[in-house]
Amino acid sequence: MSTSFAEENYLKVIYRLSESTDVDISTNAIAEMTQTKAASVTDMLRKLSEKGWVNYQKYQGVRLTAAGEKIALGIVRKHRLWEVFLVDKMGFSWDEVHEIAEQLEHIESDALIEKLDAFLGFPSVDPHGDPIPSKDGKLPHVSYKKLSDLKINQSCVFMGVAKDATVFLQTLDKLHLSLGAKMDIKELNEFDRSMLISINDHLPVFISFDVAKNILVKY
Amino acid sequence: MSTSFAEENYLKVIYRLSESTDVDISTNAIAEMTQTKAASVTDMLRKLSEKGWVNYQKYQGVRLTAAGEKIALGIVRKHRLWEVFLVDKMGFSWDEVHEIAEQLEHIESDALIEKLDAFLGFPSVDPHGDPIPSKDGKLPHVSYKKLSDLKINQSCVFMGVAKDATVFLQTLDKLHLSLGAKMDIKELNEFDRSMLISINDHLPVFISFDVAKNILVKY
DNA sequence: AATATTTTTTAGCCTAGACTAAAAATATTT
DNA sequence: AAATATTTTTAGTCTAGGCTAAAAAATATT
Repeated sequence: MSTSFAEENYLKVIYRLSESTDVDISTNAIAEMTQTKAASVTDMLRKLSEKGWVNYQKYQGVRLTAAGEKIALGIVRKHRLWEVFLVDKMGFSWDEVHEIAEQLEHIESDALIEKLDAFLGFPSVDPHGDPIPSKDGKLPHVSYKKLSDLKINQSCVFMGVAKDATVFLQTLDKLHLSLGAKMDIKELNEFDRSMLISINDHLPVFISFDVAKNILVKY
Repeated sequence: MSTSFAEENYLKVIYRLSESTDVDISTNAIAEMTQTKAASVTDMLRKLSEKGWVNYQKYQGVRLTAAGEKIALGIVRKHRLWEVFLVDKMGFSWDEVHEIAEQLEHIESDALIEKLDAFLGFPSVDPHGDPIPSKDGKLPHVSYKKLSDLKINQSCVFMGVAKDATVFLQTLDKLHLSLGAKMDIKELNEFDRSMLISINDHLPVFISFDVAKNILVKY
């Protein structure tokens, strides 16, 4: 069964929302992500449910079926591979690629995406540190910590971001913070939960809680 | 003013049809190319006309305005650049790329297409020998001859194809005929207008009129 | 010149995917 | 537990872009 542009977007959004929670996804949450109205979402959920891609009970929220998740993972795979292409080959910076990848992710050609994967050297993560699903829909389960959860004097490595809004990514650029950077927590202000961090052993810089909670690290 | 997927396709098709004739393009010709019905085409022509992209008089056929041609050239530019990408970088053969490029040509990002152009080394023709419009909509006017118009003992160079149907391109592959090949006309059969041609000084091969009239050459 | 054929347009209908406004269900306060 | 607020669904509309069938115009044939 083939999927329309709109259906693919809904499945992808439901997948993205499900990543960060175990509870069913609400109509409103989807409406906000897709920039539509709740009534439109309800219509689409009924349709996706009829096609067997989501489990949907009126008023109870929605979650992907195995079939739906497979489709969603395919879209996410394409999105992330195209992002690698845009950054590594086209020379875009990581804050410029999301919108373009939103379009490219709907290009329909299995042959193309496999060739692209090879051309890029079979990358395992996209430019924001998000893992790239394999061809058969397996996703290496990475579980990074939020920078904001660490304690003073801890050391860690910058592995990804929890949000890819342009302004957020540009903030990180200003701090010269890029994937793989070493970070040492020098100071922690209890009042506003801001931090002083030394990046790659340079002079410490100030990082607000709002920024820190969207920075994913391992240690 | 922004253009929908469908509008872009119509403008591109009208452009392609206009390339090979000076007369206005008929509703039926467009319907055949877009795989739709004449009634649907009429609707769309009225819409394109209102937007100022075509000159359209009921029953009299249609032609692009300067504004419409500019949009069409933009789509053609993207289509042909993506075809170069698919062949040169992804390793597709020239008969596999048309359908994928039909999708990629609608990706909307000026920055991307300029970066892609540079990445490909600013190619002037696509894998079928068709010229690539420049960023500002200039198209190097190439005027090649059809192989079928040549005389016996003439020599020429294979520069492009007048049709990019998969089966046709695969036929050329079987003859080991690729862009830039030298061709010598050894025999001409008046009855069915077929030819015997030596390609790059190899043993002569048989070429039917149907094939020869779609092969573009210079001499 | 009249008739027949082909092409194009009109009129009316359909589906996908959005919307608004009102109704119904669920959740939260008091 | 009742009242209020919030969320979600229903009902009815709208637009883009298709479709069919019938009408009208253009073209071809006798």
